[in-house]
Amino acid sequence: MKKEDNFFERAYEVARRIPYGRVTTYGAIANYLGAKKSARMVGWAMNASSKDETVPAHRVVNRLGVLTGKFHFNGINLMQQLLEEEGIEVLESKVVKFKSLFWDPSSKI
DNA sequence: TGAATGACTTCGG
DNA sequence: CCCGAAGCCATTC
Repeated sequence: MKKEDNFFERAYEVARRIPYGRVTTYGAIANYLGAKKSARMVGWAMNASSKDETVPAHRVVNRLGVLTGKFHFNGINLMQQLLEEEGIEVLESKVVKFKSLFWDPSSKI
């Protein structure tokens, strides 16, 4: 593996750019990368980034604001816990004010 | 090389 | 927003 982690690298960068207390979607990231159809790959990249603590994958959710990847975290509670730590209300594995907390990668911080 | 998998998205009902 | 099915792309075996 590792021809050129460009795809992952970008996904990581975007994830790191997510402001504190904000969240974004896989599709948004994928779109920002130039391939919104590759939203799944973003998730895949996040999976690989799971090892990298510098990548706040917990701030990345699906388009409904659901923590679909919580099961892939160290613990199912960890992802939600981290979000709540940042002041994000999470109910039933979903971001309550997701629409308000949503952050577009193309948008400037 | 081909088939299978996946932390998604979109469309139709 | 719930349900089922199809599509897309990159990685893996």
